[in-house]
This record gives sequence, structure tokens and C-alpha cells, in this order.
Amino acid sequence: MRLSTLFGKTLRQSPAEADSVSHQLLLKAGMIHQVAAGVYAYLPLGWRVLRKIEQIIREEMDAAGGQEVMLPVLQPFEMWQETGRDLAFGKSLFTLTDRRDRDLCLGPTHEEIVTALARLNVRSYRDLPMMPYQIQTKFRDEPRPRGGLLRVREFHMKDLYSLDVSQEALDRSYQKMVRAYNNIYARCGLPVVMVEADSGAIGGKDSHEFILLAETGEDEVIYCAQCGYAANADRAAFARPEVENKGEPLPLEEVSTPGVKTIEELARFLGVLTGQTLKAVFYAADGEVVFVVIRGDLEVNEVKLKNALKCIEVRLATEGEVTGAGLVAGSASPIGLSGIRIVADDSIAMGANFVIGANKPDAHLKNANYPRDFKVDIMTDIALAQAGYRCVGCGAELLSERGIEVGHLFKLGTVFSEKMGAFYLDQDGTEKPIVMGCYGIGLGRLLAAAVEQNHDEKGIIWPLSIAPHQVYLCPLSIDRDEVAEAAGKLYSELRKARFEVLFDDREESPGVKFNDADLLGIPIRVVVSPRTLKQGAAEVKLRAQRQIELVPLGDVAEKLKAILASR
RNA sequence: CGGGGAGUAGCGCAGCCUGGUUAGCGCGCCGCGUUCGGGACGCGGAGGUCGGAGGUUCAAAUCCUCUCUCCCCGACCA
Repeated sequence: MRLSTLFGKTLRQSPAEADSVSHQLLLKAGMIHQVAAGVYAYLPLGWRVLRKIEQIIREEMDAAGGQEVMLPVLQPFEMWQETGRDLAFGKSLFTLTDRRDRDLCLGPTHEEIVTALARLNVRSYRDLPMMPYQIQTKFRDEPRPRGGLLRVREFHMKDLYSLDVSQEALDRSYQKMVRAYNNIYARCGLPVVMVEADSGAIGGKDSHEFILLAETGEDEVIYCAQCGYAANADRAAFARPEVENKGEPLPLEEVSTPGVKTIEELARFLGVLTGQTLKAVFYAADGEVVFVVIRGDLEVNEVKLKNALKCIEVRLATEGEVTGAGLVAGSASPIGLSGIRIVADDSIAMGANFVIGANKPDAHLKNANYPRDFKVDIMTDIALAQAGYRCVGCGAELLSERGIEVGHLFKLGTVFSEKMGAFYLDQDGTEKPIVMGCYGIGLGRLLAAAVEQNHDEKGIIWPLSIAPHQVYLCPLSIDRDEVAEAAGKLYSELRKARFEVLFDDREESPGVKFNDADLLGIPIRVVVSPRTLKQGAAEVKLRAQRQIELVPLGDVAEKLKAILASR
């Protein structure tokens, strides 16, 4: 490729809207262009990177037994009603109507379509396992696109769906994907960690995410350096800190607490630790006001809460909803409460004689004990893990880091096959639901993550495997005949040897060329100039390193071959 | 949706508070010349419905109202 004819220019200044490093560099390098919020065009260099990533993924999926298919983006809305996911996705689903007034949507993912296909194409246990996959554009009307390619509304995604006869068979498919994913990230030069995850709107049970640790990431990973436990903060477990108030339950006792609203105020007012209180928090779960109790030193994890309630949306209840439900904010308590669902964190039973609200203003109760003084409807783990708490497994202190989610595996189980009637006939002659899994990777996000991970103050440093080109051929003083000739000759020679070469044939000053070379991040730079030609040579330099090596013109191809072979 | 910020030339910005000639600056772009190993220089140019609509005024980038878009922080997710 001749740089002079490339569609897409580098910029001297990054556009102001760019915040994340990857966004800035990709825009500045002219690799992508923003068309609308969360909607991007890929220019030639960016597109080449995306296709390289795509090819790596394709090879690994094929190697793992996947079969590539092409599925429609345009999908009947009815299919989504069939599985109830029209509600689960809610407004994130792009919907439209055709000329006959049929409701359609743009696929945010393709479980429905795949299950429908499985329903037709899988009859017997002999037809399983099966692993169709697709690499396509998907659409989600995200509440907030952000970070350039990190979170968009129209995106390229690989999804593989595994179809199996049993949970055990699914486990095997799942492990195949774990290995394939590790291969993919390794080949893309990205160090990732696999963590336990929540399955969100996709549904299902077991779930793992692959996270690239990065400051700019949206996700928080809680992990234990000692035993290796790692989970998304959304679902991370942790050992509740011990509290002092144990021992025999004492009688309830009302105390006056004028003006006390928060747990901190309460603890200070009564001279107790926050862990000796119980906190009430009010949520709206799909519109229903729910009473949540948790020990005062802990915070509620809304994802866990949502799962516990099996609802689609939870948010903090508004003031109006709270008073409308007859609750006394600041002094609310489950004691003596009725007509409202109560969800409690396990921690309320860890300890005794808690301070709790009295359900009337400016008063609290001492010595509240569960279950002596109140009942709850759901009692489970709904507490938010944070760095500093102890690991459930080994007791070591948990740590936390931010990261970018670059892949997600789900064990769907039979959720979809049962709802959509995708059954197979087993060996024993009985009909059973197909056991499914799904495995996604966002390609654009992976591309952006690669830049977040591999850059310096000058620009991108592409890993060789996904670089748009392998070699940046950079003649200086190209208006001199001997340079133009030598560079031109080298260019055709390298191309003949099947190197991917970006030929900077522009008449620009050395500074401009070097800076663009660094910005674009092509792994190997080859410089031809009057100075090097005096010695019948070219300079070879790796983008990631400082050293420059002078190589005789005739040996450049060999040298490059050696470099490529060495990595 | 809640909270914060921004829309003026391809990119980065000033001008707005305090209305008043052809709306500025840097970079980039075009032409000519000189340069040529880390974003060169001179001379000459091109390029703007000041996000949109309405209003106030003799007069609006500037004041008022409405509206659209984009960015950042939260809920969602690859």
C-alpha cells in the first residue's frame, strides 16, 4: 500500500471528543471515524486490523470444531417475545416496523435464531454436539456509548453457540472454548484474566469473562492473589467481616435518635460500629418497591439483588415511592412491616443485637435479632465485594483492578431450548432439551483494548499478529532519484516476498514521516535515505524498541523474514 | 433517564459576559521557491448558513425561548 494514496489521513491533533487512549490514537491515526454516538466507520488501516483479528478468531473457532454461519441482522420481534428477552433487553433493542406494520428488531445477539435453527436441524443425540458460530454486525442501543470503540451501538461480534446433549457435554464444549479463547488472546498479544461473571440479559448459569486489565476499563475485577479466585465485582463473593456484637439476644429496646438519618450518624450517635447496625435500602424492582436489609458496614450489590429478585430492572426507589409505600426513610425497619417484599443479605444473621430503625421518625431499636424479631422473603448474598475484604476460599485480602471485558462465556443450559421447543431424542428414546452455551467476543472492543494495552506517547504499537501492515517502508528525501529508485525496488521486492508493506512514498520531511510511522504503529520500520544508501543499506528498527540496525539492501528481505519468524 | 460539560473552517481553539465594519488565530489544505534524519521556512491563496428554529433589536456568533447533536460521571454490556 502506498501511503500517498491511502484513504484516510493522520491528524496532528486528536479530536477533542476523544477521551480514552485508544479512541484518541485510532482517530489521530485515521483508522476510524465517528459517524454518530457509538457508530463508527473503519478506514482502510483500521479495517485491516479488524480483519486480522477476525481471521485469528475464525481459525481458533474452526480449530475448536466451530462451523461458521451467516445469520440475519433483521429479526422478527415475535421471536424475542417468545423467549421474553424483548423485556430483558428493553430499550437496548433497536426496533423497527416494515411496510406491512410487522415489528422487527436489529439483532443484539442471536440465541433466538440459533435455537430456532437447532429446533429444525437437531433431531437426535447423534446430531450433537454442534457449534455454529458467526462473525457479524450486531446492534444494541446502549444507554451510553463511550470510550470510542470500547462501547458502541453497532459492533462486530463473534458469537459461537454450543449445542449439547447434557450438562457434562456442555462442560466439555465450554472448556474447548476456554482454550480457544486463551489461544485467541495469546495470538493477539493480549494478556487477559478469566474471571467469574454475571450472565446479565443473556441469561443462564455459569459464566466467565475474559478481562484485559486496564485503568480505563469499565469493569472491576475482585481477585485473590493467594488462591487465584477472580470475579467481576458484579458477582464477587467475599467473607463478611466479623463483628463484635455476638452473644445472647437481649430484649428489644427503643432509643430516641433525633435527626439521625444515615448509618454513619447512627453509629456515631450511639457509639457503636456500623457493623452493629442494620441498614434499610429501598429499591424499585420492575416498579415494585422492595425493602432491602443489609448489615450497616456493607453495601448492596444491585446485580446480585436483581438476580435474587429475578427481575429485569432494579434501581433505587424514589422518595415518592418510598413514602408512598408507607416507609420512614432514615428509620425504616423490617420489624412489624407487612405488605412489602423484604430481601436480606446473609450478613444480617452474622452478629446479634443490632441497632435497627423503629419505623417512626427519630427513633431506632436496639437488640434486633433475626429471625426472632422479623421475617424476610428472600435471604441471600446481595453484598458488594470490595478490595480489602477477605477471600472466602483462603482468607487472604482481596484486591481489585479495573479492566476491559473482551470476551464472555455463558452456560445457557436449557433456558432457550425449553422456551423455544428445541428438543432432541436421546439414546433412551426420551425427548430432552438441547443444552446450550454461548461465547462472544467483541472485535472492535478487542481492537481498542489492544491499543489501550500497546501504545506509548508517540502512538500505537501493534502486536505483529494484528498490525495492519508488517513493514513501514520509509524513504527519506524521496525526491532524490537514488532514493526513489532504491525504495521503489525494495518495495516491489518485499511485496514479491509477500510482506505486507506500507510504503511511505510521500514527499514529507523526515520528522513527519517518523512521527506518522510511530503513530500508525507498524511493527517494523525500514528507512532508506541518502545516508543509508551511501553504505548500500537500509535501516531496520522495531516499533517497540529503540535499537536501529543497518542492513545491506540485498539482505533486508532475509532480515525481515528472520524477525517475523522470531515472534 | 439523573448529574456535569461542549457545539464558531478538515483538526485544535479565541471572540460571547459588556450586541456595532469584510468573524479571528494555530495546524492542516492549494500554488511557487528554498529546505530535507524526529512534526522546516518564505511569499501568495482557498475554505465558515458561528448546530438548528423562533424571538428581541436599527443591528445578533454575542441577549431570550425552544430544539438537535456530541462528550464525561452513574444504571446496561462484547
